[in-house]
Amino acid sequence: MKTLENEVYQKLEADILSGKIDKSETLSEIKVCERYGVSRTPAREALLLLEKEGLVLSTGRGIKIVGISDKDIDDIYAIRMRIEGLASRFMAQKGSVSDIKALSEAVALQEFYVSKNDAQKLRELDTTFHEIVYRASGSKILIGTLSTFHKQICVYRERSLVSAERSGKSVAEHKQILQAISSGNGELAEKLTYDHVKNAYEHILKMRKANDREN
Amino acid sequence: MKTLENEVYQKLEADILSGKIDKSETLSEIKVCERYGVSRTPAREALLLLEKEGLVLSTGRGIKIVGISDKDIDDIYAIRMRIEGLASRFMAQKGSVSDIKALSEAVALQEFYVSKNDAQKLRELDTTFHEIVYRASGSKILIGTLSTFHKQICVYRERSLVSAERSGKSVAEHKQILQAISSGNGELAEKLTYDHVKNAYEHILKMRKANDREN
DNA sequence: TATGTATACATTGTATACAATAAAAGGCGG
DNA sequence: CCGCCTTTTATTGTATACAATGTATACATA
Repeated sequence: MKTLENEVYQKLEADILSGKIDKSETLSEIKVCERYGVSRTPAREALLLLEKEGLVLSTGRGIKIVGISDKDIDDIYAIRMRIEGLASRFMAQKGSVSDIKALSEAVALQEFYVSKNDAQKLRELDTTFHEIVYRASGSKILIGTLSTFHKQICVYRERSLVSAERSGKSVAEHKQILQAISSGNGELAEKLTYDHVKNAYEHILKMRKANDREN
Repeated sequence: MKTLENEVYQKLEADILSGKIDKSETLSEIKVCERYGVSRTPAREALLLLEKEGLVLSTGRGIKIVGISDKDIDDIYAIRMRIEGLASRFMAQKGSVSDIKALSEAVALQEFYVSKNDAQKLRELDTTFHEIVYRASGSKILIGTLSTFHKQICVYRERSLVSAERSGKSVAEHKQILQAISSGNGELAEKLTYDHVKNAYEHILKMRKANDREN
């Protein structure tokens, strides 16, 4: 089923997560058809997947956009703090040489772009780093769970901008995690990843507060 | 979209998880149509959801049944050990009086059926107990994640039978968790839930070993 | 005015026809 | 006999017609 690569699904999801479609709006299958120029079947399938993901809610009379709230972000981070390290641990225990090489290259690139202060590239590489760890964990369950979360917070992060200060620290943390993984120290890799996610979350909280003061 | 209540989806999922459909079998949309007496549209939607869940894999030439492996069970328990307690913690912090009442009734019933040695009812009530905690956690993200896991291990548990010994202990653990929750002690509720999941997992490992010796 | 009921309408659910695709089979020249 | 190209065939992807559903509205009646 290529439908998981369903273009409508991906576009609509991105549009919801990025706020391009306002949450006050009420969708319908037909509206989705018109918006993306397809017939009802692919539109329906996109909506079905989004509903399973909890991003929309079908009420029988139109489709409500639910999206991801600040509370959801809090919850996702609470969960990630507890399980993201599991992926690092698994990778440390069973990761292949090529996996570790790929991760080490990602970190090297990150260090380069930190020096260049290229926020865009750094965001991309952050995704790359975590995605490599997920895949290399060898756990279908973790990959599914963490990838979904990552997708959902990714767009949020773009909105909350990324400070140069946090970027630098984040990369330094990645480097530590990489070292723990490549030396096969699963215990340490898990602990360091917990710290990493926690720091990222605390940074988000700080930014949120700053934003609140603005408004 | 009532399609999340899609009968084909639920039946096919149950048939895959219970092993009623063998993993060696290769499905196709048409086969699903014939099996459940529906047209391609609902069959497709069922397969789509199952693929997102990772239970089947579309190869372009037929649909492979992936199901849940022992390794997946291991991973799910590793994750549950780390986050199931989060739901208990949230419920302890924010659960309504009626939630706590419902949970306390579930535990009372469990104690009754332990004395009656009714394994069937005990399995049902175990599901009830955990589902109440999930909902009362007030976290859409946790509900989605944990419910999916619970569904996936539920059928597995049925196959591995439930020993009377473990049932009794499990209910005792539930009672402790309930007490922590109703006294608002989130910290303790999380810790006790960790222990509970860990004990359940260790029991599964023991049963698995016993099974292996048989074969 | 309040309430019950019929009806119209918007929306979703299902079936099916047709198009696109990609793997397997078969044939042809080397 | 082997490799390449064509043809076939199984399967999925998309569009659309029609059925079912449920909600709002208007109207009749108490």
